[in-house]
Amino acid sequence: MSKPITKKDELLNAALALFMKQGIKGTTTRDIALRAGISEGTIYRHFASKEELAQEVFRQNLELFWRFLRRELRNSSTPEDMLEAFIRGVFEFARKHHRRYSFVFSAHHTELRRLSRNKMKPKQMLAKILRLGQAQGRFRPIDTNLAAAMILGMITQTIFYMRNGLIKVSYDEVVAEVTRSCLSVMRTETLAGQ
Amino acid sequence: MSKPITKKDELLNAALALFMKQGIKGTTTRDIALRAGISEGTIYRHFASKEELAQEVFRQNLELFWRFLRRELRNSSTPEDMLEAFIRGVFEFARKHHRRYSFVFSAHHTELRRLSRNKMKPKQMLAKILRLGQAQGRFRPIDTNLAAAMILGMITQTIFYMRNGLIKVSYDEVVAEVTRSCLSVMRTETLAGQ
Amino acid sequence: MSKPITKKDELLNAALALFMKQGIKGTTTRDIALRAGISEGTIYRHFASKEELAQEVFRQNLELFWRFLRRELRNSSTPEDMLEAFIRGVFEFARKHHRRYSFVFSAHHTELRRLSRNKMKPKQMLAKILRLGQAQGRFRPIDTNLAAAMILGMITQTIFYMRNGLIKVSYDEVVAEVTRSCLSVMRTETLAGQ
Amino acid sequence: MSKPITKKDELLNAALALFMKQGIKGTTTRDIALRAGISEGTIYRHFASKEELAQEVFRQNLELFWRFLRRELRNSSTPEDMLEAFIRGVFEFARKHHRRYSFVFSAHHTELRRLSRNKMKPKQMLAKILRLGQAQGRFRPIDTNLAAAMILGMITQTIFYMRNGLIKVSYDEVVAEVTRSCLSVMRTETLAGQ
DNA sequence: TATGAATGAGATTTCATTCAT
DNA sequence: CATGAATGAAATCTCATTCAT
Repeated sequence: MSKPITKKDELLNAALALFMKQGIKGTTTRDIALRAGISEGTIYRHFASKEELAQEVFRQNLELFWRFLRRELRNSSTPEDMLEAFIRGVFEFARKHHRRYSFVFSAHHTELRRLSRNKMKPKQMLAKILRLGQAQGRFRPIDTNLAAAMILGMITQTIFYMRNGLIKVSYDEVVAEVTRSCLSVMRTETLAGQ
Repeated sequence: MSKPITKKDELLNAALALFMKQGIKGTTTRDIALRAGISEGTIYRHFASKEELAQEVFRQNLELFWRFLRRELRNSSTPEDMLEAFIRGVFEFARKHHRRYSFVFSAHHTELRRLSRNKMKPKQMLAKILRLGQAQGRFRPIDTNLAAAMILGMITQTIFYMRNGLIKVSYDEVVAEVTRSCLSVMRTETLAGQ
Repeated sequence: MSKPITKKDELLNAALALFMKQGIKGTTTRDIALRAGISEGTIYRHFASKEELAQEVFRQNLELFWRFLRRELRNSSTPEDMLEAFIRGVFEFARKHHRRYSFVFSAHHTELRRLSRNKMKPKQMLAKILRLGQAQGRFRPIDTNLAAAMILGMITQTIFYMRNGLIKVSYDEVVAEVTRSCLSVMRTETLAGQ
Repeated sequence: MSKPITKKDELLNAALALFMKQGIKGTTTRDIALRAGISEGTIYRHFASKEELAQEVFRQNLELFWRFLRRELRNSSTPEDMLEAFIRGVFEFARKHHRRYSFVFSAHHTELRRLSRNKMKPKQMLAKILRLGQAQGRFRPIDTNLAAAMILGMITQTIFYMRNGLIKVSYDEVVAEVTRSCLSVMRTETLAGQ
C-alpha cells in the first residue's frame, strides 16, 4: 500500500530534477548521488550507465504523461470535447508536474542517443482526435500531422512563455485562449460572411 | 567580392554544425578543430574559451536571422502583410539556412551560461506587429505575448515536424496553411453567425 | 559415496573455471557468484577475501595434481620407469582435469601475492627421480635442476600446443615421443659408435 | 641520428617494466604515468586505452625479438648450425633484453584480449629450420610442430629457472647443454647398437 | 598566428567488501 | 548460513585549456 521510497526512486527523482535544471551532459553522477543521498557507486547497481538512467527517466515520465492525458480524456465524447480535454490536460500536467513535463517536452532529451520509436504517443493521440473530427465533418480537412504540429506548438510554446513569466494573463484565461485558438484553426469555414 | 574563408570562419562553421548535431556540451574542442581543419590550440587564438565560441556562434546567427527577417518585412505595410511576411520569413530562413535556424531556435543555447538580453529580437518584432494590428483594430485584443507565443509555437513546431519528414504536404502549402491559421487566431471575431 | 556438491564446492569450481579463462585479476566476485549460482555476499561466508579464495583454488588443485602423480608412480621401480610414469602422469592429468592442470601450470597464479613454499612439489619429485637415476648410473650426470627444467618444459609446452590444436599427431604418439625425447636427453652416452 | 626520447618512448618503456612486474591488470595507468614521468592524460594522447598500450608493448617487443633472432641466424648454413643459432639467439635475447623477452614469453599477454595472428613468428622460424633439416635427412622425421614445442619448452623453461636462481650451472654451460639436448632430440637414430 | 603535445582537474565506471535483514 | 543492496576507494578515461616551439 505504502510506497517504500527505495534508493532507486530517490535516484530517479534526483536525476529528473537535475537533468531538468542542467541538462543531461551538464549533470554529473556526483551531483545525482549527492542529491539522492546515495553513493555514486549505487547508481551503477541500478543502471548500466548515466545514459541508461536518463533514458529511464525520460521513458518513465513520458509514460506518466501519457496516462495522465488518457485519464483526462476519459469523459469526452465529441471531437471538440476531446481536443479541449487534450489541451487542458497538457496544461494541467505542466502545472502539476512541471519537472516531468519539462523533461518530456524540453529539448534535454535531444541529448539522449536514441529515443524509443513510440516516443510521441501524445502526438499520435492528438492526430487521432483530429482524424476523428474530420471523419465526423466537425474539423476541416487539413493534413492531420500539420494540424497536430500547429496545435502542439501553440500549447508548448505558451507553457514555456508562462513559466518564464512572459505572459501576464491568468492561467485559466491562457488555457481558454489557447483552446479557442486551436478550435478556430480546426473549425470548418462554413460561415456565410467569410 | 568573394568570401575569403578564413580560419575563423571555418571555425565558426564547424562549431555551428557540431553544436547543432551534438549540443554544445556534447561537442569537444577536438571535434571542432578536426572538422575545421585546424589545430585545437588555434581555437584559443580566436576565442577565450569554448563557451565564448558558442556565444559568438549564437550571436552571429541570431543577428543573421534578424537581418533576414527585416529584409523580408521591408515591403509590408498592413499588419496582416507584416504578419504574413514574418511567417514566410521564418520558414524561408529555416529552409535556406537550416543549421543557423536550428541553432537559434533549438534548445541547445540553453546550455549557454548567459544569453544576451536582446536575445529574442524576433519575438519582439512579432509582438510589435501584433500591437500595431491591435491599434489599428485589425487584430483582436489578445495579450500580445500570449499571441506571439502561440504564433511562434505554430511556426517552429511545424518546421520541426517538416524537417523530420512527418508532414506530407508541400512546403508552399504548409506556409500557406500556417499563415491562414495564424490569421484566424488574430482575426477579430465580428462575424454575425458566431 | 556421492559428492554432495555444496555451495562451497560450486564456488571453488566456478572460481577455477573463471580464473583459468580470465585470470584472477580479470575475474570479478560478481562473475564468480553468478557462475556459482550464489550471491556475492556468500563468497565472504567461505573465504575472507577473493585473494584467499584464489589461494585455496590453487592449493587444492596442486594437491590433487600431486596425489594424482604419486598414484601414477606407485608401480614404477627403475628410474626410467619412474620418469616415464611421471611424464605419462602429467599428460594424463592434463587430459582428465584440464582446468585444474592449466591453473596449476599456467601463469595465472603469478597473480597470487605469495605462494606457499612447497609450491613445486612435482618439480621436486622430478628432480628426485633424476638424482636417483644418476646415483644408479642410468642417467648422465647433468645438473638435475637443469634437466628438470628441460623435461618439464618439453612436457608443458607440448601440452599447451596440443590444447591449441597445433599438433596433428595423436595423443598416444605425442606422449611416446616426449617420453623418448626425455630419455634421450638423460641417456648416458656410452654407445660405441659415438 | 639521435633518438629524441619522446614521451611516447618513456611511456612504452615504463609500461613494459610495470606490466612485467605486476601484470597488465595489476598495473594502473597511474603507476605507468608516474614511472614515465608524464601525466595520466598523456597516455591517452598516444593510445586509445590501456589495453591498446599493452598490445603495442607486446607487438613492439615481439618485433624486436624477431629481428634479433634473424640477425643471429644470418651466418648459419646447415640446419644444425641454424638450430644452434636459434637456441643461442633466444638465450642471448633473454640475457640482454630480459624485460622484453619476459613480456613476450611470459604469460602476461594472456591478459590481452586478442593477439595478432602472426604472434608466433619465432615458432614458425623454428619449425622451418626443423623441416629443412628433415628434408636434408639430418633430422629425424618427427612432426615438426611437436618437435618445435619440445625445443621451445626446453629453452624457455630453462631460462625461467635460471632467472629464478634455480640452476647453479654457468650460463654458457646451460646453453651448451640445452643445445646438445635439442640436437639429441632431433638426431636421426642410425646408431647400430640401439 | 598556428601548432599539437602535454596537462590536470574532474567525470564516469568498476568492484571487493560490508552489513542489515 | 545466505542474501543483495549499498558503499567508497580507486581505476579508467575525457577534455578544455596551456605553452613551448
